Amino acid sequence: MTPTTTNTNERPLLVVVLGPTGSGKTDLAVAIAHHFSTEIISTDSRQFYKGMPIGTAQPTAEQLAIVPHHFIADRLPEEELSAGGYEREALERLEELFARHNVVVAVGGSGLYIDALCEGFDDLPSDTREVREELMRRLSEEGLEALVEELRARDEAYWAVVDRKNPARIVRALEVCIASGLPYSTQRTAQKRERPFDVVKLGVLWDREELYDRINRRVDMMVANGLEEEARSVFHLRHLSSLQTVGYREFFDYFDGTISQEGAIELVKRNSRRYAKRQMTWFRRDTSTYWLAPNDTAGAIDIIREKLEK
RNA sequence: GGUGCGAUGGCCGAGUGGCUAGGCAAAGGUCUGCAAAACCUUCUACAGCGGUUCGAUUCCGCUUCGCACCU
Repeated sequence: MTPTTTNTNERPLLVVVLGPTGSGKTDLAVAIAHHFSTEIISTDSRQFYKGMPIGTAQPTAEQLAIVPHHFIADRLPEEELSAGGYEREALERLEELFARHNVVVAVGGSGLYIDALCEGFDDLPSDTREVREELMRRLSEEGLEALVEELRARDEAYWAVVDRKNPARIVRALEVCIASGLPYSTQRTAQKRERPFDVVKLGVLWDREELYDRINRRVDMMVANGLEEEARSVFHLRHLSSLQTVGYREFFDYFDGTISQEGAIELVKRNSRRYAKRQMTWFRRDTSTYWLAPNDTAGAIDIIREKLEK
């Protein structure tokens, strides 16, 4: 298909398609990308791993054949890609894509990764793996309180505002303090990074009940398509954060014998619903998002065209 | 027909003459490198009607419903 719109603006456009899990954003993104004869870059924190196509609902072979995709099943689960690493890699890839297209489509449900791509992070130490591991060890041995106290000593300003009950936040702050030798708070500017492209965000909005119903049915479909076998094939990788994923953890518990197979499936459904709810909480914050009815490809194309002509 | 036991929030479930058990589900929210992660908040119920009492979800009576047993 030929491009139906020319970009009169000198800046290229990144069309971000977002929405909760099971909202049909992949279909919409493929339709949009196909219409504009362009490519898709995934903003999903799990779909870039190999060996987990069913549970992470990666695009189908047909969809991949229609539109070239990036960051889909292109690395092993052992090669974990953090949001920061994703920001760097995805920006590089986008530069290549914008050399060939004036519109590129991004799709995915990971709010943090979308923000990393569109707004960027501050420059914080990147290789903190060892520091983190040490902190995790201390967390389990000394407890959260000890780490909170250390954070207070190293960065009282951040200590005053963090969620002190959340180990993940405490560990991350300490990790940055220790790795950089500077307080985390002085390095957090929360400033949006300048990007060489414009962004339009299109959200797929569902009625909650309907979405939950879709999610439940989609899980049944995944099970019918072999989710259990897929989970078994990555069972030995369960300790990796790439496998701390809805659809796998529940089956791991089933393999352990702590829950039944039926129970695992029910939990996959419930956890998928909760995930969708959290995604919506995240997405609602961005008031610049255009919310579309499900399957409203025409509406999406109209908005994009308007952006390009403006 | 009789006797006994029971009736607690969407569900499970403990308990008490005055002091919102708890769990699950759900809803709302937080979010700058594990994010499909991690974490926070909210949801004051005691079947109905009377009675006793300063005060009843808790005690008494009746009614309704459920379960069990007897005839």
